[in-house]
Amino acid sequence: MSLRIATWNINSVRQRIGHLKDFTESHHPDVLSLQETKVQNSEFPENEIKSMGYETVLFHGQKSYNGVAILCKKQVKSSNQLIWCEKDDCRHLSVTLDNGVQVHNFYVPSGGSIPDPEQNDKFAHKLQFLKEMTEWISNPEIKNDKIILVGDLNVAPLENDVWNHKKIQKSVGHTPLECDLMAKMKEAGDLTDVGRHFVPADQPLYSWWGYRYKPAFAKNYGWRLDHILTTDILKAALQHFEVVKDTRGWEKPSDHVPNIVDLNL
DNA sequence: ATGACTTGTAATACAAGA
Repeated sequence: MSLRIATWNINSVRQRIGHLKDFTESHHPDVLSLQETKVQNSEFPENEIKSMGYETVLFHGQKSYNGVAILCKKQVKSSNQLIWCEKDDCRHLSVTLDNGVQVHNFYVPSGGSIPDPEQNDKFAHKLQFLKEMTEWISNPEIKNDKIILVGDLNVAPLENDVWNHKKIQKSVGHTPLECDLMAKMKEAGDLTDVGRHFVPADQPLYSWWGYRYKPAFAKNYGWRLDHILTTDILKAALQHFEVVKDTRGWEKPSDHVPNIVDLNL
């Protein structure tokens, strides 16, 4: 039984509803996790998405910022939202599928611009969030669960996850401190980095190209901020991985592009 | 020179992204 899971920071689900339709029609994910939906639940375009063939449409959003959603072609067993850093700021949503697979969708705080937790509360929040994720995935009770952790983790952990490692090391998202926390999280959960399972670490792999510097995409000045990680029990089921870079070239694109994994269960 | 943009909110800037 093949299962296609995708994750996409869509940067406003309402602005990108047409892109969402185009992407789902061309790539037909069974489960699609979205981040930065930027809409409160009462305004979420639920019916429009259901008409795209998603029977289960779950969302956890707030006004203006953040917000996550999970779209599933079929019904699911259950869903859940967890609180991180004692704030319910709509950064996590999970589903348990009928086959027992759990998809956990995260939007990790970006962390502001100054990479110093003393000077920058947003960076402190990001570090704390990553630490809490590590504690959560370390729980021995979930060690043998079939977990797919996806989302915009806002960290590009490896040298070839950014277009210029030396230059970017001092920037939030690629500091040694953040890269180390990501490595610890992977180790703690015995997680497989699906992107790097399929694309060797000596090759560049990106999922985000900034808006501010216009030629960033053309010059391939990218970062890999979006991730798919699985617990070890799912490693043998991994079949295919893909970054849908095309979407960054669409009209009025999100600055992030979708990541896709296929599993054979 | 990752700046120079984009979004949502609310009222012509501002906060936030990363």
